[in-house]
Amino acid sequence: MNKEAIAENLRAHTLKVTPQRLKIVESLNTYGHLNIDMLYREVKESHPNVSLATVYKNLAIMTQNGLLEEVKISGHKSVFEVKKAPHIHLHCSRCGKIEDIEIDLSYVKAEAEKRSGYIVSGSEAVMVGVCPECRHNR
Amino acid sequence: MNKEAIAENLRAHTLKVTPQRLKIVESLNTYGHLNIDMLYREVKESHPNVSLATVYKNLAIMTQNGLLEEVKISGHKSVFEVKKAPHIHLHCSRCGKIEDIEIDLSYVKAEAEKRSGYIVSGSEAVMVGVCPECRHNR
DNA sequence: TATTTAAGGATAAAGTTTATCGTTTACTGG
DNA sequence: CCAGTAAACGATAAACTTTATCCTTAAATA
Ligand SMILES: [Mn+2]
Ligand SMILES: [Mn+2]
Ligand SMILES: [Zn+2]
Ligand SMILES: [Zn+2]
Repeated sequence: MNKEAIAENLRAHTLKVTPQRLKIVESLNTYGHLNIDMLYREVKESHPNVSLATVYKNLAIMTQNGLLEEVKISGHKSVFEVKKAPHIHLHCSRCGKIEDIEIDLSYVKAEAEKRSGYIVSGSEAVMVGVCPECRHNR
Repeated sequence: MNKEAIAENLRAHTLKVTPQRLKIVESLNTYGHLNIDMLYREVKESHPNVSLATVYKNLAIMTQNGLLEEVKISGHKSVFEVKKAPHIHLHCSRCGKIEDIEIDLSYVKAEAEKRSGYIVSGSEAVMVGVCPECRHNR
């Protein structure tokens, strides 16, 4: 995804297009899921005197506006990602890697609604385990 | 669940039985899911000069030892609960309530393993929505 | 009941997040 | 383009959260 497409996405969410924001979204496009410290380091590479507060403020507003999503991972700092089609997460407990996988949870949702009386509007799921690479390297 | 059963549970996890720990587990038995502030307030009621550090230390050690579990809820502080059979969570976005529901995720797990090559050892899932009470009261 | 050691309380230190405020920059409309 | 406006930025203080330290207290053991 190129800069102009990212800028489009920012404008679509009524956010001004700034170099810092472009870099945040670019980094997320490249790496998938990053926490605040990783993002701060990323942005600093191209904008050495960016303020940490800027990264905080941008993650907050971009998450509120639905451009980004926060993913809470047990035992780690939250990571952020660009919002995309619903999916669940795989978390490798060895190397810490986080992967997306599209598995349909509508059965779980339907079952939860039926048995609880809730009306469910969203869901988050994380499966924890060991990735193939970590398994092979001992 | 009575005090002696809780004490048993603590001993089973090689933890000394202290009044502060009893109160923490009692409160969790009563209310289900509580965050650190709620637990601090709870323990203070019966032990007015408990230190916040004691609550932190106990939640950490009891979670490490597998007596408690931490549940990360989007947009809120983590809540803790007494470890029990695997289950998923329902979170009401109106009143904040958190409920347990036992829904089998083995299909999701199997599918994730098959398609990713991971070996999955655990999972966490939260369904967000509106509970029946909140729905009825407008 | 004495001994040992984990746990508690008080509080300092460290770490994280948010608020403030003056300056800069992106956008708008002429 | 350019000027005006509001949003965003950087710097930094303040607030808030969590962990570490250290001395005292109390639970377990025999
Ligand atoms: Mn993802
Ligand atoms: Mn639960
Ligand atoms: Zn791995
Ligand atoms: Zn509700």
